[in-house]
Amino acid sequence: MSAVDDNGVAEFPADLKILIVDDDKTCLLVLERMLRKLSYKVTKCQHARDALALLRGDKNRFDVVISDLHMPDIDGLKLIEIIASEMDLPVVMMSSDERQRVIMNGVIQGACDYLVKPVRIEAVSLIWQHVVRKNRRSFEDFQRPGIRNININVTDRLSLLQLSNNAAVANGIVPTTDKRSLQSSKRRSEDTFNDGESSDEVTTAKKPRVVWTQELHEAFVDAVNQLGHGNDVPKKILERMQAMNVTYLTRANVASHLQKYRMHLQKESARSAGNRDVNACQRFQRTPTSSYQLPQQNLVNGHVLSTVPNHVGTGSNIFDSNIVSESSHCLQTDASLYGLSQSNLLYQNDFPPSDGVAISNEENLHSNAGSVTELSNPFSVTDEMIYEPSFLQEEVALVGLQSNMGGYLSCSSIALV
DNA sequence: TACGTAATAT
DNA sequence: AATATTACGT
Repeated sequence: MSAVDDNGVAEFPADLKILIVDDDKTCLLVLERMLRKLSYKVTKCQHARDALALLRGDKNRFDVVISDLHMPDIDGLKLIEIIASEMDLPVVMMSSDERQRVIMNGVIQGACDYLVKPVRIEAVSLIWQHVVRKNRRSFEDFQRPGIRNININVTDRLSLLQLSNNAAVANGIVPTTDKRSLQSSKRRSEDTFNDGESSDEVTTAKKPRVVWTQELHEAFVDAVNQLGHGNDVPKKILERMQAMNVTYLTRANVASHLQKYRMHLQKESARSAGNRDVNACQRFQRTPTSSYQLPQQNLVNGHVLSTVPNHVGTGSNIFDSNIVSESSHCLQTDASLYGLSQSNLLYQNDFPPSDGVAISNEENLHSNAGSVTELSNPFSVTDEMIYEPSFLQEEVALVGLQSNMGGYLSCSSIALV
């Protein structure tokens, strides 16, 4: 996504005009900062009615609306309805409440004919973002002067911004954005929200956590065994595993796993000492036939960064069983399955391919949804859509940045990318 | 700096 | 429950 024009100036929607609506001032402020940091033109509203007034006042004044779902006067839903009926702007809904998201999706899909795309990106563990548009086509029409492409991710946006600024500097123009904001995108979201200017940063996406599948664990054990006793340190284990084509692990991953692995061995040997079962630890040797083939989603070039349901059955621990994973489909749509014990269901190997975007699993969609899950939940129907890579590229992509304001800032913030 | 370990966070 | 991260001593 390197749109550079003839003058060498990077093109990107620097002036995308965004109206943000939230009754919570803090949210507004955080959001505003983040968006500004990305060179968006931000207008904030604390009341939906004000937002409407602005929108009605000049239908071309804004390009996108980002709104909270829960608001005292007019709630987000109503706002969407009005906007969609009067001006057809893309509206992004923010909500942190899982239940509300489910309800909202149901309502919107039921009541209107809007295109609702739940976008969940791993960077945001708490937020669902709903990109709501009347229809897909109108989205394609969303090409306003100066807006070549609104589908860029944060990284791209930053690099484009950098390019743009460099070019501007080369042309003797003072960049509009503070250079500092482009650097140190390394730092964590530990940004305490004080009013110091130094505190706003562009948060980078969180890496998905490693899933130690049976196969991965076997590779790990092999590496440990290959290295002798005393040599089985994280770094060397990592090297061995990389030689086995496991490319995505970090040393910390290995170290963490090693720690748990050793604890387990200890427990195991303590137990077997009591039982005089000297061979107990042998069970960790992998069978001669097993291969190093790792599940595709664990490969870096497989691009899939999905995580795994956190409610996989109780009994099976990767350390103390050598059950062969009977891969069952992770996109179980049969709701009756959810309540049942499913210790034999292993989901790890069944995630549909995605496109470099870390996406949560279905379990998370339903977690905390309580009885609402029983509704015909469009999420289960939309799963294909969620996992369908193309849609992530074609619409406004969103990356949520979870604030660590804890409960206070429950709605968190999002950055338009 | 890498490591091990325990504690704690997510 | 599993994995990540941190703190701290070696």
